[in-house]
Amino acid sequence: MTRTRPETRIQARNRAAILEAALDVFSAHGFRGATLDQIAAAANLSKPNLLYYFPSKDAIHDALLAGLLDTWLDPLRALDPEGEPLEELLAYVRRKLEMSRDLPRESRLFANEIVQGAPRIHATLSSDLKSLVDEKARVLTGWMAAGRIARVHPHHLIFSIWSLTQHYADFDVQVRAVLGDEDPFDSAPAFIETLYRKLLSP
Amino acid sequence: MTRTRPETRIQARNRAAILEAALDVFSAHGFRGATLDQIAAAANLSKPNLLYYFPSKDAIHDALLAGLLDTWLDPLRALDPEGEPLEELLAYVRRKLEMSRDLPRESRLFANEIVQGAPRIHATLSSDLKSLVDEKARVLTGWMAAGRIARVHPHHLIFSIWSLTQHYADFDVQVRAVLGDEDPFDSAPAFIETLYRKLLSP
DNA sequence: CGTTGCTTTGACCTTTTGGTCAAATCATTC
DNA sequence: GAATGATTTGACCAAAAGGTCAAAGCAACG
Repeated sequence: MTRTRPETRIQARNRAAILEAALDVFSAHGFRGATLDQIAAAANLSKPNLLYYFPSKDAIHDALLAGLLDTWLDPLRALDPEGEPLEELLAYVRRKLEMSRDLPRESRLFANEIVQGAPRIHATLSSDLKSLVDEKARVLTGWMAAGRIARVHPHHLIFSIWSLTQHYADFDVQVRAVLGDEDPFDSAPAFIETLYRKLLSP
Repeated sequence: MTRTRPETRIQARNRAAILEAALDVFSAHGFRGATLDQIAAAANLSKPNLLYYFPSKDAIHDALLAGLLDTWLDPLRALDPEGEPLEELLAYVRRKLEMSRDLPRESRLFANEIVQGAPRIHATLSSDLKSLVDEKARVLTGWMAAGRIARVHPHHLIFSIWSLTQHYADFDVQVRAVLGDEDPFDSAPAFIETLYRKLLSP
């Protein structure tokens, strides 16, 4: 029986600082490209101190990914089968685009992980993610069968939303290099909304 | 005056083997995640032998990126201002999707680079890439002004093609985890073609 | 205000990794 | 087939990086 002591104020503050710093560093350099020294420096802690709060580099990364996956899928979970189809989908798209704008580091953390073959979350993808997407794909199929939105491949429809919205976070430098001064988030929402209105009008 | 000796057969073979091996390793693990030992092993060479052909890890990576950037942008260059607008755009989309299917490692090499802020090719993006995209955006704008395709933001239109097509290479594991047995490249082309037909019909 | 347990750190260890070098081997050409 | 230059390698090096540990510093509570 190990007694679980309550978390002290210092622990709460330092753990939060570490995760914040780690998100910065991991999202910018990938898992292998990030170093404990960088993370410790960004969190204003010494390296041994950092390792007092998390047992290893992997543990920090895992904690981040686990905590984020839920947040990341919330917008899709919120897609309401009882709602007005087109509005539900546009709301989902909007929410995803807001996340790309407001949480780009989180998006890039996932992008790094997935591009490199998702070594750490492959199992989660094939179980949790797949079943969530399958469930929502059935909702979409129902809407299509009822003639409430146009008939398209439901899974690819979802992929298209992911790719179009996350592109603005993951490929931010490229987008901005091409766009120059124009802020992508000024013009992207209208473009993407138009796209889905045209695609999905029955 | 340094005399440039012609490349021997052995040199040609080994340099090619190294670049092939490096593409494998860099695209799978990112720059920092790849090691010279891995690349050397994949190329069937000893590490010092590898460094006889390329002076450093950076040099190998640079050689890959430089060689690939051109290939990567060829489909966009091929967009013909004199062609039939919708057909030109659909051909571009098709070509990009084929590249995702046939050259996924190349796509992931770029994805790794860009997600991490494009430290090595930032300058190229803001000069060469930007001017190519701007040029083609003007072509699109012309087509829109002439009423030959629907009016949408031309840059975002191009971004959408990049993101929709490259998603199938860069996020391959995720797509396959969600799709199960279905091959994404069986169903994606039809979905994407439909999408652009609906978006762009005047 | 001293004890207890939480927190922090300097010093250190080991492994990994990019890179060097001199010597050996191999190919080619005269 | 000897000489010349291209190719290959084992041994080695220094720096970076993940991680350990014992001791010191602090906070809080009785």
